[in-house]
Amino acid sequence: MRVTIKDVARECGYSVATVSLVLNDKESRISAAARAKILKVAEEMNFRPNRLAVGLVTQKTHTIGLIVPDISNFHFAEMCNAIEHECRNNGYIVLLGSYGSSDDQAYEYFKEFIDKRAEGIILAKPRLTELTEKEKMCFSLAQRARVPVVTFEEFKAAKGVRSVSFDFEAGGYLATKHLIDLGHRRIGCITGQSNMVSSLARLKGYKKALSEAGVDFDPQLIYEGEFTLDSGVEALPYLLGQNVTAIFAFNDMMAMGVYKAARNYQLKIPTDLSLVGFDDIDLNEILEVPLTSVTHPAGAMGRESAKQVLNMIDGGEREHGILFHPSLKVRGSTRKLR
Amino acid sequence: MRVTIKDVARECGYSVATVSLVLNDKESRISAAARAKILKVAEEMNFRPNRLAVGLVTQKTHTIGLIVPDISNFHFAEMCNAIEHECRNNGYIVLLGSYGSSDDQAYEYFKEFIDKRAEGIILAKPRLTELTEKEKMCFSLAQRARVPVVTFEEFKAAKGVRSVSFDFEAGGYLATKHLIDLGHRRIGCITGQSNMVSSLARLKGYKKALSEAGVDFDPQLIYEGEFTLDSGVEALPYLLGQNVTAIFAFNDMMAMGVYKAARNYQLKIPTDLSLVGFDDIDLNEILEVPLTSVTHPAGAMGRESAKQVLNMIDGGEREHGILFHPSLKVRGSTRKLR
DNA sequence: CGGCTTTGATAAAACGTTTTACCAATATTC
DNA sequence: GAATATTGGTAAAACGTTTTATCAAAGCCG
Repeated sequence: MRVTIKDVARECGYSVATVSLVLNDKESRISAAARAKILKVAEEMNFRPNRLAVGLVTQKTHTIGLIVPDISNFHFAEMCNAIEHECRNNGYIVLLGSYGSSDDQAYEYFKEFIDKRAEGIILAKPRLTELTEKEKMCFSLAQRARVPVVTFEEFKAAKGVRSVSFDFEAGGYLATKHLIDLGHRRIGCITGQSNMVSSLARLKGYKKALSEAGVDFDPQLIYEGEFTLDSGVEALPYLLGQNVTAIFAFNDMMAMGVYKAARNYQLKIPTDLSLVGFDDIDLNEILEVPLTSVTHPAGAMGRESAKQVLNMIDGGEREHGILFHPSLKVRGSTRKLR
Repeated sequence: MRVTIKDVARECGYSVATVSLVLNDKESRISAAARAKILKVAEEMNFRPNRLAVGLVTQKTHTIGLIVPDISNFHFAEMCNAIEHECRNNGYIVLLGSYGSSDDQAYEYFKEFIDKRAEGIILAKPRLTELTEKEKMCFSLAQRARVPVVTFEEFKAAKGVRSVSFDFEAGGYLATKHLIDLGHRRIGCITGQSNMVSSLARLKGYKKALSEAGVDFDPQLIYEGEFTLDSGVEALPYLLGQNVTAIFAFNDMMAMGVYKAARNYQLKIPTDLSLVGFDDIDLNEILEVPLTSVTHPAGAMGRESAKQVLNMIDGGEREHGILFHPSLKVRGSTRKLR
């Protein structure tokens, strides 16, 4: 049913080798006549090479694997988009894996993508504190197969893998410092899961800013969320109970939750409560009270990740990776105390 | 470097055939001893089969191709997420293509995915009015290769392809009817590109509702947007110039643009202007003035698309496809006139 | 013990390409 | 006109699997 190179060869009376040579434009001594005829027949027959076969022999698939926790999440959607674009522009196609809440699934994809001969892998897996056995196994698998790996938003993962990461600590510091400068002292925190490196780092920045200002750290002001809207909704009543005058949410989604909950409590932001988010999603500008937030450039970081894998595929040496830095976008949701 | 089935065979002293049989758990008469040893050795050596080779011989790749205009768009992000999940749960992996504003690119992906032996394709390409040559070529390519295709949000594309579509006309009707019922007569419309079937359908619904209420259609009230935030921002001043009392935006993003612009004009929604959106994205509930919107269930539709391809891959017959229906979520952005 | 089954395993073809080494025919040189 | 170089093209191996038909050895029967 599908037309193969053999069909083309038979049809135009040349050998398979000749057809392949011509179609791939290899330098070789094939007469102009043969060349023309082959090109014409291949076109007419609508011949398309089987990439599996090509990949098998050339060891090149022009495919990279992309593993993210959740594509429908703003941050990762942006990131995926940038990666997809960068790859496309370099002739690469992306295999997508979204593992949701199943940590194991991430590594199933990892293995599967290697089996499918992806030439590189971008892994966006907020790492828990230590590398598990499974993780080690995957990295060593990749290493033995010489498949370059880029970890997204991790400071370091394993040797031989580059990481495109982000200075979450500086972000936490910036947000907190801003609130302190505005006179706030009781600053609530809505964190992410406590075993997540990126959440811990933000918290470290928060503590650092406090301590610089001579404010004691109060664990009562910390609410552990899960980066979801609902976490923000639930955090607000608790933190109000702690008499906070400001809240630093570890991502914008949770800040949105605070907005939403605040309406129920007749609370005005920023009059009654200052609020800082993290990620600086586009949405922030559209809100009635635009959200002050820490920038976290998903697109740029995604693009960079893609560049890094592609570069490694091209033979670039394994380096240390690259670190992105945050800045603070001050908008209407924060205000001088009193 | 990578361990192949030959390596395993050599290592444990059996033939490649035997190893393959055991590893794939084929019913065949292999001694328990051999079986045990092979399993053990394969495990120890960390053997993983090359999927390209497997695909070449079995003609199965357990891969489907997904083509969307823009992953970072809420609607498609939701859709992709659902598809990815459904596929994963059925042992399929997705190849992702996002073609942005380049129509041609969509078909480049289409061909590329077929070449890569995707077993099915989901194409989310808001079709312009007529099928182009290229499109026809792609569909016939898929047909000859017996690769099932599902078009997303198209009423029909070509024979042999199922479509998962949405009744945009009913959506347009619902939104408009609602505004009319509230007493509005001069209702502005922010449409999508005028050659897009789905935009035309919404418009048809709009006109139908008007005519049922005996209101004359006024082309001056139509502003052609591009489904972007900025389109909404730009549309507002124009429509205000036409003295509208309500606006129906063909998607929520453009409605957000109206919100944003309204702030600059000191306009209160819904006091001074009623606003209805389309898509009913999660965000709508979070807004200070929650947006009344027409539901458009991206997740459910994505899941259904995946089910349809998977079913066709399993030998299910080509049917007519399936049509999703809208409903109206009334929230705070619309209000009785005067 | 000779023929027939059963058991356990394998050789080899196939999937659709790329690529290298080689070959036959023609042209060139002296 | 023989030796040599050039031209145009191809055969065949390789990539890493799956699968079918076949084979050798062992077991069974009378």
